Amino acid sequence: MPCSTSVKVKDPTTHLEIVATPEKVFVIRNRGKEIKIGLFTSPKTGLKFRALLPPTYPCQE
DNA sequence: CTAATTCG
DNA sequence: CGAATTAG
Repeated sequence: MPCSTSVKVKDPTTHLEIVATPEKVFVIRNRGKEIKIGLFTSPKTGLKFRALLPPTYPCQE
């Protein structure tokens, strides 16, 4: 449980908009650009997918 | 293309 | 090992 902030993302599998917490959050900084990626799981298929989180996702602690 | 990470 | 994810 790295974060407990709910994020509203769209499931590419169901095309449904869900509000959930990312199971894992990685910050990818490439060439000085940092983007946050959240790993979610589709509640229907159980398929895991990644989505872009806001640059300042409330998950410092 | 490159970065980080996880799942299949 | 490859896919996927975003940005420039």
